[in-house]
Amino acid sequence: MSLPTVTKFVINTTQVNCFKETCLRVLSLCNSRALKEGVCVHSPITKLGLQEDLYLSNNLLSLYAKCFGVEPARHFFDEMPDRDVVSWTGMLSAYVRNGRYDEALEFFDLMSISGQCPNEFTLSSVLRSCSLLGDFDYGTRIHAYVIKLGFESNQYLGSTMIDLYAKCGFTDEACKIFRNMDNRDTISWTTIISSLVQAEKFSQALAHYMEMICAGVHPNEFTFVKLLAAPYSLGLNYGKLLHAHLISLGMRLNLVLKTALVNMYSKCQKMEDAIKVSNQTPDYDVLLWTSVISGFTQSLRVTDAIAALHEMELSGIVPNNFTYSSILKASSEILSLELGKQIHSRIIKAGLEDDTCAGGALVDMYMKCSDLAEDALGAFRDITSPSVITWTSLIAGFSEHGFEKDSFQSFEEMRAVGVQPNSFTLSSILRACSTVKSHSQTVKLHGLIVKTKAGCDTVVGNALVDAYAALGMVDDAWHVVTSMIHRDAITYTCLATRMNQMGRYEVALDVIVRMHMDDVEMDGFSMASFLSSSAGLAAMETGRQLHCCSIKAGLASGISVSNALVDFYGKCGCTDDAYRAFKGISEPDIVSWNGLISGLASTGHISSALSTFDDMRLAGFKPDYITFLLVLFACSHGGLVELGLEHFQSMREKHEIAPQLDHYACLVDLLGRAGRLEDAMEVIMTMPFKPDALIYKTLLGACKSHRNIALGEYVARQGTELDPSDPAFYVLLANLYEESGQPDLAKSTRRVMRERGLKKNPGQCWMEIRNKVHLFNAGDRSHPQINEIHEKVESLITELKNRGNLYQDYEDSSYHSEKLAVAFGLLRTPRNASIRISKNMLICSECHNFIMLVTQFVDREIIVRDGNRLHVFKKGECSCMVAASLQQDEIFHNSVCHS
DNA sequence: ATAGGGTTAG
Repeated sequence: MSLPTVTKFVINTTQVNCFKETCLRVLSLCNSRALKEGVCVHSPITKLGLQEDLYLSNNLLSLYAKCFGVEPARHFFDEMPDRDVVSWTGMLSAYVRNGRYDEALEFFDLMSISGQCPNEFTLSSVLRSCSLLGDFDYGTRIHAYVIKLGFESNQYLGSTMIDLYAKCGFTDEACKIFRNMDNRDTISWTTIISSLVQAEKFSQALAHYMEMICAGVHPNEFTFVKLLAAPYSLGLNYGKLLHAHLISLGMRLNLVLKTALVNMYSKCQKMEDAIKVSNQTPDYDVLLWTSVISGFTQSLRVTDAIAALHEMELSGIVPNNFTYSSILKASSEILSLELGKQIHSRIIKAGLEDDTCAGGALVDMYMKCSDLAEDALGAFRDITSPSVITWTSLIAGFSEHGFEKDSFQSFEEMRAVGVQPNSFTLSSILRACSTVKSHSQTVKLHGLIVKTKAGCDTVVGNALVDAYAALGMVDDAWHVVTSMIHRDAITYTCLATRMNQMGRYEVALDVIVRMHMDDVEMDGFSMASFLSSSAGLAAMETGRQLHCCSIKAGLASGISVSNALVDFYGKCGCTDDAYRAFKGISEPDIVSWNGLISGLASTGHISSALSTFDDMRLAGFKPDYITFLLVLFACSHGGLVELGLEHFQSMREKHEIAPQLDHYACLVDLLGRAGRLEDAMEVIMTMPFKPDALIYKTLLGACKSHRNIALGEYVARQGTELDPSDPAFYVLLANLYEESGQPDLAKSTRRVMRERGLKKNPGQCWMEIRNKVHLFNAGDRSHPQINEIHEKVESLITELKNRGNLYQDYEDSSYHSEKLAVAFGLLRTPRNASIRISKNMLICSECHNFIMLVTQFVDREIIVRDGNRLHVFKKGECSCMVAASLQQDEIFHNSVCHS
């Protein structure tokens, strides 16, 4: 229809009524195009003195609002000689349409003051503003107004109120309003379904959908668009069902619906189906393309994502900030700095570098792909007003790259420019606290979190728990845990993991009980942590029970649980179980292989460990930093000096792994054990690291074994200079003098140690007695189980003494039972060890196991009878699975020692 | 007057 022009009309007509009618027709047809053409109906109306006609003026008001915006409309409104509810409502909806919800509410206040009573249309606009502002207080007041004015059963208002309650987080109340509505149409059903999806109550949303169908209400495109977000968590089959249903209902596949379907399939990792849907109609826009690109990115199909971007541009659709951030995520995913830089230049060409979304993605990309913090900073500085998200990218990026200081500084800067941190920011900065173990920062952030009530967010609470636990402030960590509204598996995993790191395995296992009382189910990560606590304690029974739980809960097939199982059985000396756990992993990773090698090497299966290392390489795995520590350990303990040296050489030459200080410490151990003390010293002098106390202790231990006083004295001096508070140097040196026939020097060394206020660290050990793990400190005689253990170990000592097999280190000391347990633990390494008493057997986690101890006492080998089979154990080697199946008595009464 | 699609940070 073509527009009649007012000028033409004024010339041809004289009747006012007819003029008014035509004016209204013009107004109803007016849009911005018509205005551009110069149509102006305002002045003839004024000329004819018709401005007092309210009906005409209200239409004119809406014309101004639609075509010129809020300000001219408000000016017109203020000039109106008379106003009715339609005028007020027209102005109000102009504010709402332009997203100026605050002003809309102010305007409504003005209306109330003027004494004008609102109608259902007014209230609808006001409710919408409240809902979009999240102003729940104002909203409930309007709700009361709705009831007071008798509009409660108005279906338009009903839908708006459902939306209001749902957007403010009161889904249950929203449902109540919905249930109380007497005329529920497609829109109110769609609103409640959409609210439920928004609240991530997907199964409830689907249940409502089914109820809607049963009630005979027809869904439309709108209904499906929101509903299609549910299958992401409910499973692909629901998505397919919905898709089938919308086809059978003959739903028109418009762009919005098509985009929703594409998203559904791509979130379920079904990109082929997503593409099939998107090709069903020729319509494409930038939103659909962005969905396709982000789908490919999520499926890690970066090449396809780039191809899609290319195709999009060929078809003439211009990528926007969202599109660029999607494709940048693809470059971060494959860590391609080159691709990221290309996109960066495109963003600059498009003039989007100052955009919060595109710029933010750039910062994130540079943080992930580039080693230069300057790159990310440069992109950051281009952004005119960085949002809290952009700041968080920067802060998180800094802390991930080990620039914690910059992280803290950026955090301060962000606050200084008035950007408030949100839960994402706080959890990122707390991670930096955990890493650098900063007490002051943690406490400061804790204060901020309490003040801003950010601790309600579980992720923030978890990060705070982790930060305190990392500092070793276990009580404070627990305090935060109890103050949290909601705790999840991560909360407890953080605690357990940190306690494991501190070697407080028995405390870590107590977390299980707390977790259980809190009704929090274990996930794969927590299970792996608890298994690793059990491994640290060699708590067979607990570990086995956890293994059972993980099978029941369907967690055992997860890679972290499987790897933890390999490690657990390995550390307990159950080599065949470790091997079985390894075999059960469908796709073992480097951690699985390392776990198996470690289990074999630490139980003395040196040749098996080394052949597993070969198997690993044959399977196509590149050994890592840890693999080489294990291999060097194996060689060192197997006395395979030359092989160990070869492997050490190959690290850099064949595997491009630069040896770290740990590897040099292994090398020193390897040479030292073999008596090549001068070579070991040479390694310390020439290695590219500053020696630490541990490496000197290692060498001093070797000096002691080989009774080299001259070097031992030198090493002890170096070590005490480095760490004057470590008593180990005095203890080792004293033992060296003692064993070299210099008791006077030994005595004076011990005296110097005492004079300097140093005491030998009290040994600790754990014992699993009747499925409960007990912690003992050396000398602590107050433990309730002490007598039982005392008896067991005393009889063991007697047994060993009678056979003349007691290892000489312990022979002349009247070791008490718990001390002996500690001593067992200290046989191989000064680290804390655990001993398990099970079926009258003692099994030590650190010293391989009991059989290993026995073989230490004899010179060459022992033979053990297991039923009708004889097992030969050579010195330095043992077969733990056999040992575990034997009774202590059998070992002692049936073994024949050849000396 | 009421309901709908894409993006970046833990």
